[in-house]
Amino acid sequence: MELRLYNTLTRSKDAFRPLDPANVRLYVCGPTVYDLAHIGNARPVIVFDVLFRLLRRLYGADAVTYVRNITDVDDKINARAADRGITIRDLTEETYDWFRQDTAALGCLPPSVEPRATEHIREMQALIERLVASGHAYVAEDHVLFDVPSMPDYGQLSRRPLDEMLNGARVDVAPFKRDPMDFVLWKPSSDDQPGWPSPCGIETPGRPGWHIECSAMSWRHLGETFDIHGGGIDLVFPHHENEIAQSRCAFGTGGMAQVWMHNGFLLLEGEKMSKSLGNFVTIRELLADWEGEVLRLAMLSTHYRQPINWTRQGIGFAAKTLDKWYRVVGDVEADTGPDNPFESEIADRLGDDLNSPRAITHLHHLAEVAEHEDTSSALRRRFKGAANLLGLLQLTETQWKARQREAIAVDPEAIEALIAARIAARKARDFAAADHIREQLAAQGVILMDNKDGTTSWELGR
RNA sequence: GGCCACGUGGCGGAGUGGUUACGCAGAGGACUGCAAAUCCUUGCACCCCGGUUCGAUUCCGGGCGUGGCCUCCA
Repeated sequence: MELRLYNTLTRSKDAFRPLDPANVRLYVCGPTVYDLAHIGNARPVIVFDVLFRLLRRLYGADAVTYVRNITDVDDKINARAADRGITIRDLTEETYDWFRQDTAALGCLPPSVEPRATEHIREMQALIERLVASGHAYVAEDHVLFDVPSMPDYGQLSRRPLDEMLNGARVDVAPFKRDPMDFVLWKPSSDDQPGWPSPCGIETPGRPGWHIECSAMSWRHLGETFDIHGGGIDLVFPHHENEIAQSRCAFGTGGMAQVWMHNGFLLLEGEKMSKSLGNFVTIRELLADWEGEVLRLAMLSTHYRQPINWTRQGIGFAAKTLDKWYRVVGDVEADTGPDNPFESEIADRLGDDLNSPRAITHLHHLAEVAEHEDTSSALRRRFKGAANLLGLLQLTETQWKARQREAIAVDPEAIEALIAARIAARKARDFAAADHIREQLAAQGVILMDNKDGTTSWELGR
């Protein structure tokens, strides 16, 4: 099959050709670890996890390197640590730990490498030295600044020609900048700020600017050029534009990543998520009420480049769909073999610029096929294997139901007692009493499934 | 102000120059003591105005609306 990806750089959907099929390299901007991740942060994590899974299937699990960085040096981190009266290290460790738990609960595979900015200061300094030496950066008042006019074709990703860039811009221009567009590569630190020995002969300790860390970490773990760089659409400018400037000018290459992919924004119940509106929702809060796969399916129901409106209703739809699919697969093992035709069919749909909604539509179809045409369990195993490409149906039906029951904290013994009483009532043909028990349980969200002889099973309604 | 996306049936959400998307919800029916699940049948659409075309929801232009970036926010 052919993988086609929309490339922000070319504004078109192009066939993907890795630089080296034996080592396909993907870099995605990871979190700044100062607070719990919110549902908007979850979008790139889930989207690029699907891409990672697809690439692994196409090129082999050992032939894909996925790097997602941890930004653990940032002024927001300093401020938060001070607010909470804890050390920066404690704050970043704690936050990173939360992030790891949240993304695991969302069914995301760990990236191949999760580099931390603070462990790559040396690479950043090396890059900065190179940029100064090659005339693309300069030192001013203990800062090192990137000299934007030194790169004539700066602005190709965001398509902002240099001369138009300043129109309406509301940037406060530091007096030591040669050009208002110049951005910080390194800045001096005061005694209460984290600092490292500065490059370029600057005597004051300092810390890196935001953009340089991604150039440094992608260089170290993926090389001077690589295949795909991903992130949220809000990072196109200035962050990714500046990464490109740094890496290209430092290495003298024509490009940094071949393909630039950007996920769309997330709205919460139709509104922008912000602390001032009070509608800030963390992944952790959602996981308290919903299984990770539910959130994952809800997220993948919209194409990654479209804006997504995250709603309670959408989560409910996803939950109901998964209940149905788990009923179909039961407790069979997934068929994850390379010749699983269902998996190929899902891969084909994902191969069209990660069209997860079409893949999900096809899963509905496959579920039907598996449910009705299965003579052994082969089709159900294939269906489950196909869902695996989206990171769905990772559990068995038994585990799925058990988790729901845990989440709602119903008392199974009390339910069993009521079921027994109801069976007795039905045998005595006291249907009024039987219906009363059904309603009583329904009020707690418990739905009973009957046959002629009794109650075969129960589950939680959505 | 500058740049850029998007606007599909009750809801969510793909796609296409002419043929059913799909899912949820709704309606009718089968099954059931009643339900649930399942199955069958079924109604509902392409923001507005021009243009290109035999024909546009799909291409082009304009308008309106929503959102993003230009402020180290995914």
